[in-house]
Amino acid sequence: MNASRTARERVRAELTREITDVARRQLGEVGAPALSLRAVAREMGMVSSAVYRYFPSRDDLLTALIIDGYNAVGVAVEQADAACARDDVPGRWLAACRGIRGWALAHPHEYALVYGSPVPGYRAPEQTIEPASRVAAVLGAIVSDACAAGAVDDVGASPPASFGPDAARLRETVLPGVPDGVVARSLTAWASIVGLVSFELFGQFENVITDRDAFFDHAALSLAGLIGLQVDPAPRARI
Amino acid sequence: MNASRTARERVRAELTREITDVARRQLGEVGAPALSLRAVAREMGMVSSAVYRYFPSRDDLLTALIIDGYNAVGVAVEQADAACARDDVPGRWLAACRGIRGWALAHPHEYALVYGSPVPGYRAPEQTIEPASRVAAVLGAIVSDACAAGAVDDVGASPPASFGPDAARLRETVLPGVPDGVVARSLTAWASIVGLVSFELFGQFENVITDRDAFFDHAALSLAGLIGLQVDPAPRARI
DNA sequence: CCATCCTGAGAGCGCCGCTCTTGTTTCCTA
DNA sequence: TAGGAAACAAGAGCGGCGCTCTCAGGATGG
Repeated sequence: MNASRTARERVRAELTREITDVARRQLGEVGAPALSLRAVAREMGMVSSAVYRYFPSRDDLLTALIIDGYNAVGVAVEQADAACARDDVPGRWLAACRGIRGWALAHPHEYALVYGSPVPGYRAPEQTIEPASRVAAVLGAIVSDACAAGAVDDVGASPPASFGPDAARLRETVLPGVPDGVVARSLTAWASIVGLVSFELFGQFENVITDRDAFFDHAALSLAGLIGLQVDPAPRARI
Repeated sequence: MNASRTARERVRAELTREITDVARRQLGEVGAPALSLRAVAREMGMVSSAVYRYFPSRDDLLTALIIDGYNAVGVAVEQADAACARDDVPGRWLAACRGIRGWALAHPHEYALVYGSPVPGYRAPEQTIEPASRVAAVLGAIVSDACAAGAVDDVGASPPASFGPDAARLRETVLPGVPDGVVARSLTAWASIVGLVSFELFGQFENVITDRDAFFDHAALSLAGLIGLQVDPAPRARI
């Protein structure tokens, strides 16, 4: 019968979820490299070999946590964006950037797992790329909406010709209706935002920046200007 | 006698250096988290406990490698900058950025150790902050020289007031004569460059950007424009 | 009701970081 | 120059790790 078969599969799914929950908690405490499959098993009252019935290796458990992390930060950014008026482009951009940073500060170890150096020899499997694009999708939608509203200045040098196919591909998914130059600068800004958060989280801004909340907002808006989003009529002065 | 005392200390220094050399080689092969003090000792024909005479813990060995990494990337960037004409600000900026990226691509594991997620529970000791500033010093000198030559546009929103003391402190070291707004945008660009390299190295640009050499150059010049470095008379078009 | 599969438990392998003890060599000094 | 202190390499060992294999018992499904 299908129901009985589902019965076993249900308890299996539940146990799988419980393992990832415990692992995520321990990840938040000790960090990814110190995450121990044995410790997870211990906390669950299992023997370590039993866990291997659910995750064939420690890396597979980490993969599950990475997917969770991408989804979590994706949800955070989506909610931050959704709380803004649709036509408030700078507000949406700032909210999304703050969403990334806020989630990162709240879950530093998960952030490091997702956006930090990949675990040794670990290669991101196929399943991670779809949740990984959630954040990019939100940022892309903001830029796309801004372009549609005519609120983007396409300034700056043109991207290299070799970027054309990449831009075309991105236009089909996350950045519809966005010209090549803005696509290139959006990718740059995206990497920049993550770079800023990483710098802050990994200690590069120690003894450099005091009020990091305010600085991040300023930097995020600067990067909005880099893309060409019309954020404020900036006074232009030559020194 | 001093010479004889130096004799022992010399062999000690030499052995210490040899350990870090072997460790750096193994780091390049297996990555930081898999770096094993025992394996280093094995390759040197020592027993593992002997290595502890030279490095009190595995973390201390990693610290030495981190310092080496900061110095190595610092040297790379310094040389890249030195090869340019002093008054070619955009050329120097691009060369320095390429220097970072080139070193990172050549030594991915060292880069990950230096700019990636910090090792679990590891806290950067005092000795790392001075070599860590070498790269920033080069980028800062380029911006400073550009400011002195009047080749910087101080455009964009003003940084928050709380950033004033930070900017003043940076003006005393790496960014003399640079106004607050340019200081803030320089920091942003610095983090952005590292973010771009990290994205590329850690796989976020997989299946997104094809010609990464060309894209990076374009992004680096975009970020030069963000700072205000006069890189090219960009045509301005509204879409 | 019985054969099949799934499951958890246990033992065990080889690795790890790190500590402690034991002889031995080197160095400084009285 | 002789003796004590310091540095040294080596070995054994502790607990923990990822992972494998075997085995007994219970749920599943014909």
